[in-house]
Amino acid sequence: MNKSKIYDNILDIAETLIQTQGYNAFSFRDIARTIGIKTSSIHYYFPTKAELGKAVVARHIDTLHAELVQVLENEAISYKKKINLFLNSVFSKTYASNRKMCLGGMLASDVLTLPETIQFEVRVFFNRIEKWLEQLLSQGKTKGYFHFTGTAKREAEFILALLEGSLLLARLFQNEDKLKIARKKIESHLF
Amino acid sequence: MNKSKIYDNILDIAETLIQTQGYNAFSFRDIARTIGIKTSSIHYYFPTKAELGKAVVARHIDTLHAELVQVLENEAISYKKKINLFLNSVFSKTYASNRKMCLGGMLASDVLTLPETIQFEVRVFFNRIEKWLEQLLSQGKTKGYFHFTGTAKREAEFILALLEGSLLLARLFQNEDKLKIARKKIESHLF
DNA sequence: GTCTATATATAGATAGAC
DNA sequence: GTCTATCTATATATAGAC
Repeated sequence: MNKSKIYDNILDIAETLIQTQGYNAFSFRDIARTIGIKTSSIHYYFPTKAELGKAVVARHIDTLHAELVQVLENEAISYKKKINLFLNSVFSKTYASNRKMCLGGMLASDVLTLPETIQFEVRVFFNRIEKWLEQLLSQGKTKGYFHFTGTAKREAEFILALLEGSLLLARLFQNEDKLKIARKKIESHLF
Repeated sequence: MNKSKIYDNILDIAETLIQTQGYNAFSFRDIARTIGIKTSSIHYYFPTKAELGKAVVARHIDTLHAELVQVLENEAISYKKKINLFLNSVFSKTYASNRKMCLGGMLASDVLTLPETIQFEVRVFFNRIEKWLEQLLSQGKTKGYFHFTGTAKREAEFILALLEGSLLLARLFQNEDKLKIARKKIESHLF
């Protein structure tokens, strides 16, 4: 059911804060100030920071995954286009807006300081994406659209790692060219 | 001159804490407790956290850079070996010990919350490494040892991004295989 | 150079009035 | 459901005794 507008609002702001500043740098205060409520009101919706964090990642996974599954299943979309849609989701969409890092990548760097429940979700995040990508690569290779060497799993791992690193450095230098370079490298690997 | 044993000790511990937990998750208290002194004693050596952080990165850059320059200039080392030594410095050495992330990579993810002086140092860190790598790749290509397409600069950017992403994910999943995959990818690009 | 004591700000969290 | 008030812990930082 509808979990109220404020509930979603809190999640939205928390998500943005994690993507820009990281888990340890954001506070209930930041969120409260932005919405115009008190921190105790946030505790009404999310008893602890750990639960808020977990909810942010869980929602993010669901949204992204639903999006990706639709792309994979749509036979009207070419394989080249599918890869491009994927890169857009994880890439330009996050970075282009306000120097956001990938949510999973940000939390991966905070991993040793995260509550275990959130650590778990972060791994789910990457497992899901990797699995999806592996499937796409595998299918595309069988059908003759992709031409990489090695397993689809390895290729998926490679692409994900390159993606995360490129986002990190593009953001640091505020240089979108670094994203383009990664994109081209990935494409030159597959086509 | 010798800046005293405690001075270095503080830097060592701060460096490790940043590489494992990030800039915002470490405190003077953590360091004080580890060494067995009071936080006010740390302020004697480093008036502010920003100055401590800056000193950590500056020292790290100097050490790593000196190491890399020696490798580049030593004509007794093959180009293949030079690349391997580089990957060892930035890679296995950091990760293998206690799930450390690359210092620069960790601070890159914290970048929007860092004091400007540290932001600046982080960019110096990557500029230095990239420049060094670009030189190595360029020389090696001219001499016929490397066979990549495109500019040495682009190739250096690619390698660095892949490196950072691989470290991040290898650490998250405590899976060193992810480092090996990146290594092989890089080698297959160059040889 | 290291300590105690303290200042000030902020964190996450809870109780209970409205 | 949102507030005020409060708790406890922790953060960075400074003053000044020893």
